[in-house]
Amino acid sequence: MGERGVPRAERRRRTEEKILGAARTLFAEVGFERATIRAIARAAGVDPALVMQYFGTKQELFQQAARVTPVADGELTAEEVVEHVLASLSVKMGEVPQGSLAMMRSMLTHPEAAASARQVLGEQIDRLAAAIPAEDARLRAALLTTIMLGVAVGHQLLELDELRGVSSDEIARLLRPSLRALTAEQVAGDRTG
Amino acid sequence: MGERGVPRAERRRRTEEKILGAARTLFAEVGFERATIRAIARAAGVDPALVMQYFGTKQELFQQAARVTPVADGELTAEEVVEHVLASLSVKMGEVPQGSLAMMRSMLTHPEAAASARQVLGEQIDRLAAAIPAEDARLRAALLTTIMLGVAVGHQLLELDELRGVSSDEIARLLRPSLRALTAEQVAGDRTG
DNA sequence: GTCTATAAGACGATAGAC
DNA sequence: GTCTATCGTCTTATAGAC
Repeated sequence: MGERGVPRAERRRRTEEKILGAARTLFAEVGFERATIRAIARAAGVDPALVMQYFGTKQELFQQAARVTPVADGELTAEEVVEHVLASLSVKMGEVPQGSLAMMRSMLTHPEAAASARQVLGEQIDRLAAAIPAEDARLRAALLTTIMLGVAVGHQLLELDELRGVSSDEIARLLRPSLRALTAEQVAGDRTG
Repeated sequence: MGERGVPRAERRRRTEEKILGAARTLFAEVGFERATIRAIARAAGVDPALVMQYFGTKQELFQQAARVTPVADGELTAEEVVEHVLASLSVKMGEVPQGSLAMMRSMLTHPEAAASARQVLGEQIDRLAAAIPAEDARLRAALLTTIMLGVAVGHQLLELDELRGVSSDEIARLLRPSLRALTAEQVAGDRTG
């Protein structure tokens, strides 16, 4: 076709990227087990054997496709934590990185994806805990993280009717007080009983 | 063995229950695709062909194993909703029905499980929305539901370190203000900007 | 009624032609 | 470098022996 003059290394890179894109899409849509090498190759418009040639094994292809880019950030105050978590929701709601979706889709059934999810979530918990002024900061950070995970699962993967077409801003607005309740310092003597 | 005198219908029922128990356990542990008929039969101590003889297809076995028993309840006030949701968490944290776990484990990768999950979650959203005095009650109910889903996933399925060994009471205590924030009537003029 | 044997097909992965 | 052909292994499901 019109690909003359393109260096081989560049062509190879483009083909790899095309395969990775198809892999991300399919892993995100149906998960690790149901996304077959054959279907990924078909979606990418290449030969199935080429996929194996490039990536070795299906697991390695998954690792590269579902690689999640961690958002490094410095130290935050408790209030900034809430806004930061909500912003990450906005990212998740709008243009979700398909690699993250691929990992989330497979995390309950594919052991490697589960391990990867535990690591990513654990890192987020660490960052949040560092900014929460409470003795049980890690537990609170874990609940914050699972809350956002649940909302993302319900919206992006299960596609619940009630969350379809709702703007991330509105969800953020409704969720903000709930998140603040978890990051705010507890008043002594709050217990009833 | 010592089973003489037991009517055939009764023996059949016991074998079915043994198979269903093994199916629930395996579906909950590894999900629909990775839980094979062979492994389920092995765990139940029966022949794989017997499982097919009794249940017809793997999908039908899954449907019976992952059937979730809906907790019917009457009308509640907004405050009762919070306690009710938290109580369902206690149920989920302590002795979780394995059928529910089986459905949750497979809901992201098995289409039938996803449909079942949408229905169960939708029914809970309906019940909660009826008790929330707000215009956007359904959206708030959906967020409440996904929050609990996320906590259950993080604790029961991903087994996050930070949630291991934490009593459901403590989680409920930390989560209560967050849930109240979603069910409480919003003060007019709360918007900033 | 229960199990043996096998059908029928999909999969990941590999070897070798071009 | 890319594709054809196929291997070996797994699966669900079925047919028939006992």
